Amino acid sequence: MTQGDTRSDKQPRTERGRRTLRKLLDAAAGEFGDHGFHDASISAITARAGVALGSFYTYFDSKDAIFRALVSDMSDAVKQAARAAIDPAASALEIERQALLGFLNFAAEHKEVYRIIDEAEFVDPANYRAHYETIGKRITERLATGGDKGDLRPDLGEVEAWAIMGMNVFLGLRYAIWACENDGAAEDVASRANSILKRGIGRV
Amino acid sequence: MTQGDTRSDKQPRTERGRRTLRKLLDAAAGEFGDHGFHDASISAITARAGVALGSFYTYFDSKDAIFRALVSDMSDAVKQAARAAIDPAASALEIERQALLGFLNFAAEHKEVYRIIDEAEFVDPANYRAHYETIGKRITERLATGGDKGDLRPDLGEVEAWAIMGMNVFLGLRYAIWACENDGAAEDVASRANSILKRGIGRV
Amino acid sequence: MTQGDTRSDKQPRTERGRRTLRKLLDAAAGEFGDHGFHDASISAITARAGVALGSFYTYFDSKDAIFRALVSDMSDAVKQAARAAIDPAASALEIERQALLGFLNFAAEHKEVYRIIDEAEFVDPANYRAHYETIGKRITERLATGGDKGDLRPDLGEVEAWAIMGMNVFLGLRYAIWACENDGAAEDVASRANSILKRGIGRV
Amino acid sequence: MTQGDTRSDKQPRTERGRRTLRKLLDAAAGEFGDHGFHDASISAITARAGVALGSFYTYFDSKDAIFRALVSDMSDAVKQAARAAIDPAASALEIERQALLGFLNFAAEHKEVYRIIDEAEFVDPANYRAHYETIGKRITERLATGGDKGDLRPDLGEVEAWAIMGMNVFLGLRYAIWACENDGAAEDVASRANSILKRGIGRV
DNA sequence: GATGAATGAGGATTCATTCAT
DNA sequence: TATGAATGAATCCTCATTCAT
Repeated sequence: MTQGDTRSDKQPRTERGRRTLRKLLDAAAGEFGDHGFHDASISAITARAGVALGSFYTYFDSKDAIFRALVSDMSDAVKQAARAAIDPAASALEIERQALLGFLNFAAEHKEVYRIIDEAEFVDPANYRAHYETIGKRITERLATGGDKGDLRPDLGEVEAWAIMGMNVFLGLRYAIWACENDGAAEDVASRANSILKRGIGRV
Repeated sequence: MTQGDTRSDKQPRTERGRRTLRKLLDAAAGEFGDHGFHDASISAITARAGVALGSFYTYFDSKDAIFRALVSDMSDAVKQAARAAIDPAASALEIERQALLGFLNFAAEHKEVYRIIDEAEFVDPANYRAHYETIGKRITERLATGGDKGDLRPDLGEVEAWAIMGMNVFLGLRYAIWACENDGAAEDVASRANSILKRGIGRV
Repeated sequence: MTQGDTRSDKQPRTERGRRTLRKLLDAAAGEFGDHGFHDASISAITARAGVALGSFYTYFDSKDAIFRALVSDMSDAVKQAARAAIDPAASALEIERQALLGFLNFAAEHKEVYRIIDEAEFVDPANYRAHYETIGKRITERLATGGDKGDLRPDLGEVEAWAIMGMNVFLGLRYAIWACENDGAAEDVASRANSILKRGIGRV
Repeated sequence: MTQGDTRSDKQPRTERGRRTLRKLLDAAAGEFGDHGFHDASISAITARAGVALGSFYTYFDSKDAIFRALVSDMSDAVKQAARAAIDPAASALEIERQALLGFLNFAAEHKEVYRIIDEAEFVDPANYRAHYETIGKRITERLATGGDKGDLRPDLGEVEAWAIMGMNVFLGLRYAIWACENDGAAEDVASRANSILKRGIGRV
């Protein structure tokens, strides 16, 4: 997790301070992920981080503030994971498949990220909305690029982007977060989803 | 909202009791919808319902209990809305279009339902999961039926069902809950989504 | 102490509630009087009142709120004590003597009142100012009445009223609150102060 | 404000140290004057002084300590202001008028001094009491001197001194600290108060 | 059934003070 | 001396739940 853009005015000025801040962010990710925002307590976070209770307020103004910082961080991390999974030279459909596969793998690895971003709908709605609108825009752009390249239909827009995003998020919920033994591999899930994009679901 | 099947163990025995119960459920839907589970208080619910604080516990064992009852109610309501929107005699693809359109219209009318079910992920995870698994199964069945009828590809399963469900939910979020002025009509959104199902997004 | 005009929206509706409210006010007067506003704690107040911590918030919104209520109460009590000590039929100078004597006796009996009102300068400045301005006006009126009756000079106004009020307050501080063994009786103090008003301090 | 006699045990040894100490005292006067003792924080004081938080404890043992140092300073300053306003060769009554006028002018110029000394009643009661007892003694002496000179009645003592002090303090509160547009000039206030001392308030 | 007062565990937050650099 | 991070006791306040009437 790298620190996001949303900075409080409480930047550490020493190396020691930077380490403490990082310990707090990591501990908070664990607590929020394990117990959710409301059942996580500052004292549990500081205990997990191994620092004194009061030290929390050296770096964050409130419980909300660290949650928001975390959502920003994780929102960035999700986007980077998707981007890192993509080969820009690939075809538009292949890019979508790679993006979904990257997301599935990332979600399986970082289940707490999924949970924290989801809970932002209630704790930090603005950031939650921004998260999905940003991703929605990015997919919209990819669709437009694919249309320009001739890979995709030329009339694709925001509606299609949100449809794809919803597909991806729910497949992540079902096959990464709630994964069970006899589920198919992430590759299979990504391929089947990609097949919808390629051919639809109508009879061949 | 009508009272669903998940009943607390505190059934009202008089007509007066039934009215109080109804007032509490409606008030709770409003409070949970407006403020979320944690920021809604029992006293706010009873105040909105116009009954005394203590009366709450005549009908529900706890704050969680009324939330769960509400989630059950609303889960049923969502499913009924989709079912009511469907013409069983239509083609499989048309049925999916109708289901999405029904959902979009329902969500726009009952935004608090969307919010409450979403928050169940954190407050009542079992119910949340059951809600989507039930819907997922129903869609899976529709896809199988469509395959049998020859309307759809014969190899569609749970993955495709969850992909469709995710599409629907996110289009509901974007175009019903977060609807803005210059968004297209629900019909347009449903048609574009249906077009993905019909043809995919590849070049014609 | 009777309850003042500054009412929160948390009026008790039962007799039991009225008793609890009274216990809290009395306990708060004791704690604020003994330890001052900042060193008094809600838990000490409720412990002294013999009620649970949470019960405090059934009747008051905050620590500030009960302090303000108390200041109002005590401000009223001080004014009533002065009024009760006065014989309206007496001469203007005699009335001033009686008012001071009444105040000295009241302050000696209720040292916590003196302290609480004084601390209001920092905790509830508006009420503090209102307290003294009200008393100042009342003295101004008495001086005007005395002037009309021919007992006093006709040119007395607010300045003289505040001068008299200051005299009284400081004599109360020195001879009621800080009283020590070999101080004269309250009657002597009141008489000597009255003598200033009657003749000034110039050589006879 | 100059540093008074009450020194903490932490004397600066360098010129730089002396400057830092001065900055802290000035900042503390501002913070305590603006927010009161309890709402002023060490970190606000050091921020205002432009020094690091930890530097505070190089010069003062505690928050109380700097407050006490300030009260001592200011108590001295008040007394010096009164003394400086007095012409010792004047008549006793004239001296009292000058003392009051000096105090009114000083209070108007240094409202924070008034507030800090007043709050000492709760934070540093010993110093508060000492402050007024010292002034009370000084006035008592002036009255005795006036009696000896034949300017004043020969039977004036502590009671009269405290009465005069109370007058002065309350006239300062009303016409210096709470001064408003249409109040008379300090000279008028001082003259009217002096007139009470000269003739009392009885009919001419 | 209805009422509303009483309860107290729980948690966020503050801030004076200490300490390592 | 100066710095600023670290500490943790202290306290206000919330609110789900219980209970007497």
